[in-house]
Amino acid sequence: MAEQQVRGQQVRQAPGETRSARKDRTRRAILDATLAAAGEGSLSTVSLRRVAREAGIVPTGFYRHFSSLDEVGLTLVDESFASLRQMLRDVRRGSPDLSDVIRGSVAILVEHAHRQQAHFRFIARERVSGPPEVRVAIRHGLELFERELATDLARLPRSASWSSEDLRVMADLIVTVMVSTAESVLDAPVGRPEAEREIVRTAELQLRMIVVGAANWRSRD
Amino acid sequence: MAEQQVRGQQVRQAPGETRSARKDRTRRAILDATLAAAGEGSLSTVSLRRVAREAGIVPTGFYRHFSSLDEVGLTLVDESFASLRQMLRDVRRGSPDLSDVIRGSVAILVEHAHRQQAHFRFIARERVSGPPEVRVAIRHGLELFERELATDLARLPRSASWSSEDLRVMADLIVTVMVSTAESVLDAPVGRPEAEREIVRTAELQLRMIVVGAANWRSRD
DNA sequence: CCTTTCAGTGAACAACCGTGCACTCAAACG
DNA sequence: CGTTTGAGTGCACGGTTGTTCACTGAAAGG
Repeated sequence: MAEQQVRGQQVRQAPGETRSARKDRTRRAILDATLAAAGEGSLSTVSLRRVAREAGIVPTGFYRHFSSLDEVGLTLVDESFASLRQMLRDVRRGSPDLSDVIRGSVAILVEHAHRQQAHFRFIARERVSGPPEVRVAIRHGLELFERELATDLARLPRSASWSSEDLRVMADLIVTVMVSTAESVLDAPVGRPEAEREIVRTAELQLRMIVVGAANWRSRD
Repeated sequence: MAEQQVRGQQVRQAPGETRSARKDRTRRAILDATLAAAGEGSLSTVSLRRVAREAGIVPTGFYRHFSSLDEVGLTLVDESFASLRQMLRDVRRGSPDLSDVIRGSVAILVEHAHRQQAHFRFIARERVSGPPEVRVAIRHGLELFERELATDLARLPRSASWSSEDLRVMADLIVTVMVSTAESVLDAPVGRPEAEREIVRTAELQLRMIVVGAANWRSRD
């Protein structure tokens, strides 16, 4: 937070900065400004002019980096899922202990939701309300997730009695619960830790119910 | 300079129509136009002028009926939940047969999703992306739903081993699955009946897994 | 019958929007 | 070194937006 040439005039000069480094910096500023602007409203209510202003460039300068705001949106989707993949890696690193894997996974989900708030919100919102292209990209990302989770489930000891369809359906269900949990965390009241505790507890119970269901699956029909 | 009032657009005159009947008709036209306009984009991308144009009135005429588009949104939320309550009534009228209640409920959900497409889409979208007021209204409606479902579950024969928290959490989980299923149905490709069949099958299996989980709940810890 | 009411009108406004075009001027290049 | 490149500029354009205000004219009410 050293620089930032306050209002009116831009960071016109940064002495020893290479040309492409500056370009990257402006690109980043556009991405951040779009993410922030989408935070109040949605991607389709964001105006190019506002983004440009907040990024410290003139409106037409925007086109040196992206050809449309939708393109910025797609880039933000990529970034968000990169962070989600990191989360999955964290989950997998957790102890493969049977009962605590749920606690751990939910905790990691919640922590990431807080640390990547803007990106999580972006995904949650644009998943249903965004431009078609963006929606498709998000849906695709979630499907990849689901498939990864399904192969993880297949490695479980109890997986013998599960068909591949069972696996797909379970993974879908778990992802649905996780998405819903993340949404709840994101618009939980800020200054109320007990509200979040209840969301976490609910998610844990739900996942536990699903696990119980899965464990007793096919032993009955 | 005779009459230039031809405009071609709107039914300016309807001979034997009472004054308030006409007002209601215009109000309805505004609601429908808003619902339609929100269909491409979202409520916050809808412009008052477009709505007015499509409703056959001049922009300023809008204010005779609503003071803002958000107010129209709240009215649409009410309408949507009225239709959802009708759906719940249909579900309850179904056979209380244990295994087919799932099939029946999902079928009714899907049918309603098709018949009330615009309203369902509206709820699904504005639930996460709408103006704060609208989001709160939707969340409140879903909570009422959840509580009704919980009391229904409490009447089940197997409910002995479920705490009230268990009931709440189960109801929450089931509603989450239903919402997710409705969303899937809504943006399933139109001309592909087998895609919808798979969505239905997935939903049925998921609910069945939850039921199995619930049935074996608390018998283990 | 005359009077009141009020849904709908039409012009005007200031603010914002996306984008095309010709430009500058410093870093990168040969 | 001189030349080329390209990120960022400035202006101009036509368009849409929400909201104000004074208005009209027919149905409702006495």
